[in-house]
Order: sequence, then structure tokens, then C-alpha cells
Amino acid sequence: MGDSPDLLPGTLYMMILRSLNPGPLHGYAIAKRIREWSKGDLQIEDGSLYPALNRMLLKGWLKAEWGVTDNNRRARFYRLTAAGRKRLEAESSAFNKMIRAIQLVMRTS
Amino acid sequence: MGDSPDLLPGTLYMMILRSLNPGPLHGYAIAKRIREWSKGDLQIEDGSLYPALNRMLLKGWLKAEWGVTDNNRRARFYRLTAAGRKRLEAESSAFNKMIRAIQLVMRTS
DNA sequence: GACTATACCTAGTCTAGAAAGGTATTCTAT
DNA sequence: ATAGAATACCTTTCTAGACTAGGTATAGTC
Repeated sequence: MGDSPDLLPGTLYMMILRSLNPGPLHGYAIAKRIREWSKGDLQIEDGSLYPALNRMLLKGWLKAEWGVTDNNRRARFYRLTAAGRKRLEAESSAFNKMIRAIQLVMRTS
Repeated sequence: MGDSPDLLPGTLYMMILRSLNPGPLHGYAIAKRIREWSKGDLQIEDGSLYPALNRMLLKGWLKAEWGVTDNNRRARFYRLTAAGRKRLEAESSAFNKMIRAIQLVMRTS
């Protein structure tokens, strides 16, 4: 606790966008999906998630509407806008490029 | 400019530690080495570098001493401490693990 | 009726990267 | 000689964003 964060800062938007690519989800389900896809290695704190979702709404990457889950619970469903889909492409390619550059640094003798 | 940062936040310490692994360097040379190793893709701003170096000194990962470069210039040379070397190991393995988890998320259908 | 899991939210803290300013020196080219 | 580029360092201020720690509410189960 206190040393390294759970997440690599700057990758949360990208993963949220990715998780919504197949279709709308509510917030709680986004965190769950990312946790599952990462086999439990990535745990999104909800104190990180909801503020991030709100920033993403403001940026126009997502739209939200209230609805009801399979479990008959009230929940807010988020879906990608066209801008969000575009952003996902941009973020993932920038991320891949960045990772390759970092790995060059880390592996160069 | 505004949109994506030059660096993936949280990776600067790791790359500085890595750049010092072969032996001591001064600050300016650290930035240059990282830029070269990444083939120009990673540019460390000196407004990021020097504060980071000072934080790393406080954490005990580095020691510094003033000296003179090949060019006959006064410069501050940094070298890894034992704690710094240990930290480099820890950061890189955590980073690799994190990247693998993120890639799982980004590639899962 | 208690408990767990689900579902949402906010206020406050902290880290660290970036922008924008600054100083000084060495060497080269005109 | 002097102008400029490259080298080398530094600090202050801003900002984004992730985390902590609190909170509310409901559905279903034991």
C-alpha cells in the first residue's frame, strides 16, 4: 500500500473504452469485465472508475442512460460514441507504440 | 500538447534506473540515452527529469556527485545504490506483469 | 432480520509529469 | 570579437488522474 498504484496511470480510459467495444455495460460490470479479462490481475477501484466515467462523458467519448440490469437493479449503462470508438483506436495504437519504445529502453544493452 | 503525454506515467523511474544500470551518468546524458535507446520516441523533458532524480535521491535509489564530463563541463553524476538496483528489478517485473494484464484486456474478444 | 453482493456517488489527498521560466559554460562559425 | 548552438542544471506552478475513505440504497439469500 502506498507504493505502486493498482493501475498504470493513463491506461484506464483505454481499458474502459475497450470493455465497451462489444456493447453497452454499466459501471460495475465494466470493472468486473476488466477484472475477469485480466484474470484478476487488474482491479479497478470504484473511486477511480466513476470519476473516470464522468470525465469520459464530458469528453464525449461515452453516452449514458439509466436502466435495469438482469438482476433487476437500477444501473447506469454506458456506450461508446463515434468519438469514443475513434479514441479507442488512437489510444491503443499510441499505447502499443509507447510500450515498444519502453521495451527498447528496457532491453537495450 | 494537451492530449497524450510524452511518457507513460509511472515508467520514468524505471527507465532512469535502467539507464544507470551499466554505470553512472549525469542527468543530461540520462535523457539522451533514453532518447537514443528508444530511437527518438521517448523524449524526457528536463522539467520532469530533474525533479524525478531528486525524488529518487531522497528514496535512496541513487547517489549523486559532482564531476566533469568528457566535454569539460561541470555535471552531476548519478549512480545506482543497492536499493536502486533492487528497485529496478522490482519495477521491471511489476511492469511486465502489468503490461501482460493490460494486453489480455485489450486483446480479449 | 442480518448479511452479502450489487450498484452508485463524492470529497479530499497525493504523486508525478509538463510547461515555462531561469542561469551558466564550452565550443564553433562567422 | 561575438553570436549562436549545444550542453548542463534548476525551480515554480499547473494539472490530471488514481487512491482512500467515506457515504447511500436495494435485491436476494440464509
